[in-house]
Amino acid sequence: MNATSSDVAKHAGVSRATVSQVLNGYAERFAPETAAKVFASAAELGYEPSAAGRALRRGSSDFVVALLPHTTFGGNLQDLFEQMTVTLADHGYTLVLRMAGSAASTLDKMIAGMKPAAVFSLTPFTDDERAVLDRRNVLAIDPPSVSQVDYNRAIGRMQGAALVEGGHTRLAYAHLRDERHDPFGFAREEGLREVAREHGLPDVQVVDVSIDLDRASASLGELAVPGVAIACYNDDVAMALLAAARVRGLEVPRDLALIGMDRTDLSRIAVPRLTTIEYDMVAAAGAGTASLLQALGAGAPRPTAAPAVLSLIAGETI
Amino acid sequence: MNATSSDVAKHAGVSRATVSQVLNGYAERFAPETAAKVFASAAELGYEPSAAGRALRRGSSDFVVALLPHTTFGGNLQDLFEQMTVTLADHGYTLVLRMAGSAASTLDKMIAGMKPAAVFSLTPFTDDERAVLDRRNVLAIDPPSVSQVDYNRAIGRMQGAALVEGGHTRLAYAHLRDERHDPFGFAREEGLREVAREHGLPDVQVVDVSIDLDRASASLGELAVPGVAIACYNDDVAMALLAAARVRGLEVPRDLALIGMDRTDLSRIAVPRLTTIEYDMVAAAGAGTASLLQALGAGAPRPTAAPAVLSLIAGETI
DNA sequence: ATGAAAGCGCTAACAC
DNA sequence: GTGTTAGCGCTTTCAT
Repeated sequence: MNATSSDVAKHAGVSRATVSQVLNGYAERFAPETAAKVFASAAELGYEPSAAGRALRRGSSDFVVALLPHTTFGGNLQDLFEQMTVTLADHGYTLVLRMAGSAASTLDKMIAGMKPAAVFSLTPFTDDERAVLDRRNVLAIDPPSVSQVDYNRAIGRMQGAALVEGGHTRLAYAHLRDERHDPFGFAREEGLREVAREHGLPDVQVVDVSIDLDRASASLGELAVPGVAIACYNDDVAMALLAAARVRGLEVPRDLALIGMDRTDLSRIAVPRLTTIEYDMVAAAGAGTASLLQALGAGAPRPTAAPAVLSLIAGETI
Repeated sequence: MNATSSDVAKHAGVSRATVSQVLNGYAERFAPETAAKVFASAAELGYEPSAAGRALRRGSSDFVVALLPHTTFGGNLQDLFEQMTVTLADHGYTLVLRMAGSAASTLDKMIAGMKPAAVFSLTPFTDDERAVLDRRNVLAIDPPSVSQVDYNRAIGRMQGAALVEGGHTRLAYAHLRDERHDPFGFAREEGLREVAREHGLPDVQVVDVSIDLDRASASLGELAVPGVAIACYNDDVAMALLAAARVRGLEVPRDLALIGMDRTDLSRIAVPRLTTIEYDMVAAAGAGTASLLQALGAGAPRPTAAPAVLSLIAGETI
């Protein structure tokens, strides 16, 4: 096992250069039967090119590094990265994941050492990260460079529109208290604010919510219930407020309207069923991957329109 | 930027061989002032050794691949991998993450191409994965090779013990219906069965539960309620059954006892508060990292005793 | 105490 | 059409 291109060359009775060319998409330069012999030998020997050898020669590797947001790592994100892994593999790239939180110095080491073809992030790079990436001269892709659409603002707007549509006029935004888990909140709050302004509604109230019954209940106490309509950072926040409302004897949506975000599995067991927004990770990953590939010089041209990745999931909490 | 060892050598006025030796822990072979010059030059130029060059020379890279289980472990997962990233970096290894689900063929490609120092998984390797790893001759570390303790069986036993302790005699095990998300269920069910046997209780009933109110309610209908005590695959399953019980007008724990697993954030907003089991990821990561390092020939000897990573979280559902 | 030389596996330019 | 050659950056004998 672990055949090299020399082994393949020997087995096929050709030179290493020929093996390399054939296996790298220039098969048509050769006699069909030569190419066939090469393919057959490679398959028979289980040959896979050495990433190290190739990287050394080409100056950069086939690795694409994705920085994982320091946010709850649920099933959705997993699906997203899984799809990216597969799509990138189709184009010869290998996706590896990396915790974004880990110190910038170790990021630097990794970048410098592994010379990835690109570094990708779902959230904007921090200044430290950006500095490292620039210094090491790596293709860096983050949301601002992928799309002009600010999805987080759009999410806030969509939540606001749904609440207004339901006849509510006093809007509030509920952040997740632990900021580490809420990298998107402020843009969403801003989207909600915009909707309030556009409809001439009073300014939105803001609360921080912990995923804890007592503390969520206390947060509810900060708002002027009944009569408030809350756009939540995610479904966990919404579920916490829903439970708190029940404990406080408030009826949803009569006394308190709620809209979540993410359509988590657990939001399906809420009583009453949670109104929420679904983010189509697969579509988003497709768009992200597409612009990544394009930036890498592979793949199709960038789609002109941003894909529709947000959809409202009807429930009974508005 | 992106200096090579030649650059450092030139800058320090020594040979590349000297740079390599000094920077790889053999500084004391040289005159102190020579070593100092090398260190200074390396730092000044921001030199980081090329992973490709090193891997090519050494035959295997400094990468350690961690396979991510396709399961939602709550936010703890991140803390775990972040800690592993840092600890391994201290020993010169670079941790990269990889979705376990992605087809075995792309795993093979990655392993063959990147020649990682080790592949690590929190869940036992599948037969496919094991085959790939063996064939490519890679150091493979999974829980069975880390510890003789079967944590999943231990979890089932712990759940059973808690239910028996609470005076319940008719035990049941609730799997998550989507098998893709339930890689550990059967070992846990087996642990529960053992407890039932040891206490002379009737055999445990088994149900599959979906995270969906109606379907969870139907699952409840399959069990002989009231009077059953259910060990759940995870807190999500427990929360679904809790909501279903409420809809059906069953009182917990009088008509139905429940114990979850994972202590997710959301289990803290259950009413009544969910009794569950917490898995100490950080301790587990510490143990895993230790044995990984030992297997790699670095690091301290393997701790003799398995760390205590499971603890019962009191609630009101038993 | 330090340097010269060889070679890991690969691919691109060029020769034939 | 196919092979020869050179060299990517590194580490490791082996000389000196």
